[in-house]
Amino acid sequence: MTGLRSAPEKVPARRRSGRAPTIHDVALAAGVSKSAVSLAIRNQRGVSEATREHILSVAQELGYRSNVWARSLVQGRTGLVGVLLQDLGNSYHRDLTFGVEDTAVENDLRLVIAHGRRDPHRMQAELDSLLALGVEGVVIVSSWVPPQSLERIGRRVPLVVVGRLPERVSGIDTVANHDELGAKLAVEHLVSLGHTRIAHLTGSSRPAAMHRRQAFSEIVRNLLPGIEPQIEGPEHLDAAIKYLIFQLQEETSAPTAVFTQNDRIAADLVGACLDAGLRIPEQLSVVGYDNSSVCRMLRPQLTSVDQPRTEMGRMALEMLLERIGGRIEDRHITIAPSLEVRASTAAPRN
Amino acid sequence: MTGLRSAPEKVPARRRSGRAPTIHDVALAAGVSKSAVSLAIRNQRGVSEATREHILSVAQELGYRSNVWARSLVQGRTGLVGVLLQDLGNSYHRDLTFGVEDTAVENDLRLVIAHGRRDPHRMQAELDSLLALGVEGVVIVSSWVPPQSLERIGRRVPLVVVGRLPERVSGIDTVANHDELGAKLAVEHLVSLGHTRIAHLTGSSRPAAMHRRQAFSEIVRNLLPGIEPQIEGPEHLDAAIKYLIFQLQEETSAPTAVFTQNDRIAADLVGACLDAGLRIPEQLSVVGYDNSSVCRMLRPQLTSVDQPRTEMGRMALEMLLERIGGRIEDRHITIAPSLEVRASTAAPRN
DNA sequence: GTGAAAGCGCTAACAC
DNA sequence: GTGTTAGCGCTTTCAC
Repeated sequence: MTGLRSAPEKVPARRRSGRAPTIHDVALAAGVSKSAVSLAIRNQRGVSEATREHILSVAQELGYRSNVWARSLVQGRTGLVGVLLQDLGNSYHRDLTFGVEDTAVENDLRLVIAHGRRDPHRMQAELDSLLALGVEGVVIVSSWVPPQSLERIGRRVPLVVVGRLPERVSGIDTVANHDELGAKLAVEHLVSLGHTRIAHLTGSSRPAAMHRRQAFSEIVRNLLPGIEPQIEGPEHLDAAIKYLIFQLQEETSAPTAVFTQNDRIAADLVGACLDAGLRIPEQLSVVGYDNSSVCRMLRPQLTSVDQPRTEMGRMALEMLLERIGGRIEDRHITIAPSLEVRASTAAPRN
Repeated sequence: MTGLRSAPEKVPARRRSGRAPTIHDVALAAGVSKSAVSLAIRNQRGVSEATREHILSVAQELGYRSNVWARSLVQGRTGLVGVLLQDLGNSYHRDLTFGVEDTAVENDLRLVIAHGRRDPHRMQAELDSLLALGVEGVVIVSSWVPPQSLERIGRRVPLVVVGRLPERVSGIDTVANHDELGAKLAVEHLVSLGHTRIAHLTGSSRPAAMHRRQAFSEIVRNLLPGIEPQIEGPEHLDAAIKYLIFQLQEETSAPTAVFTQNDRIAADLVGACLDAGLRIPEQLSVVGYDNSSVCRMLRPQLTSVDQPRTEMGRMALEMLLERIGGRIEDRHITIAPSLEVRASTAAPRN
């Protein structure tokens, strides 16, 4: 192994014997110049058809693969786009990523996935990492990155955020779910079943959750004049669920339906109710948000607001492409959700 | 900005005015040589403390960030490792990735995540993509990549597969769950509750599933001599579930417990049973595999075999590092699972 | 249609 | 301690 480079000192130390062949090796083996090889492998004109075929077959034989880094260095672009996910292991994010991936592939871009692990520091680190890699644009699927970070990053590279931000950030684009419509669909559905005492159960006070909450309050005030919207939860989800169950067991004025901030919270609620011997939907109707895969796993199956995830991912990447292509003005789009009705909602108890 | 180099036409066209500053720009601005800057930013000795500080402050001011690609090109290494996940949106994969990430970060490696989308073609494409990026090693979390592909890739770059392969592949390392032990834990638990008619429900005939199935058969033969292991499912999961339910409703010899290949299948089974009016665990005990997040969402909560996922991810990356460090011989390790007992298992009906 | 030469941003060896 | 030089593997003029 090491014997190969006994003689000259000119061979760089790092050039191991089994090193990947370079364009130079191919040129040598094919008896042409480096540039001929370069043109051939990129399918550019400038070499005759015969030479190209010859070069390609030699390259194939040698197991040549072009070095992306070297190419990027000279071309000044990497062909990479990054997507930062707040949470792998989340089917909502998975489906979004499908849309992003497909659109990236269609446009000859390579997608690099980074994982924020629901940790703001990690998130920032991953973002830096993506930039260091030289991505030509970033899609962030999360509302957790602070506006000033977003603005800073947006100045360096095209940036699209999928999610509801606490405030408008200039220089970036956003794709968001239409929370007002989502709340409207859910509440209208419940009202049409005959519910009037509808509560909202939420697990956080982050902007995205706040927004969804406000949308709920507004639609309740519209649809059920005179009834004060009931909000349960922020910060102390477990306690809120316990309290809800207490009401259901003890008070005749308890809510007959709950619209939750997301499916995970809905699942927690449903589980706790069943544990307490309450029957769903007979004693309580529950509507989730996201229409994730758990909806069909639970019994009763969960009625949930569905977001066109793949489509949202696709839009995000398309907006990114527009930016990369030179668009200057910001775009903020909102996508309409729909309601998937299943077995967790029914007419209220008497 | 552009004024600095007004004179010659030598300025390459691609060098836009707003282009990121290079080591050269920093050197110019700081009044030192390129190498001084290089040393300073890499915190290497060879520059005086005073110069270093000066250089760093100038670099900071200019917003300089070193170009990873250029560095990699000359150093001959990228500092990148790749992980190919068969499925984002899977909490098992997420937890595994945690371990991989942590270990990568601890070793100054950057992790690039690729997504196979449960599609063999995509998987292969992503793998190629990772190699093209110049990763120094790959962790594949999937059993779906064909052995010959693995062998080919293993020759180019260190490779660790997390999962059960259909056959030994030389030149690569593997981390696998100890299926025999998992099956033993599950079946012993059921037997200790008094079950004797235990079935295995599986959704595929892939090697990984087959292996788990065989482990089940073996342990049943050991623990319950004279009783033939009952296998339900391969290929036609829905039909198998329907058949199981039919047995439970009509036949006194129906199984009293089912050990499933994974939690998702367990969830399907539990859901179908509940829909059919069967009670769990009173009429049927169910054991899942993976101890994923759904276990705690379902009612009854699911007893499941737990794999130390984060630990497995960590081991995978450590093995990769050993390889990168020069280990030649293959390592195949097996990790012991444990059993998480919840409410889906109980003594059999009479 | 082809080859030679310059240089992308950086590091590493070697003079100064 | 500091600057100079020669590449890393590739693309891209520009002569031939």
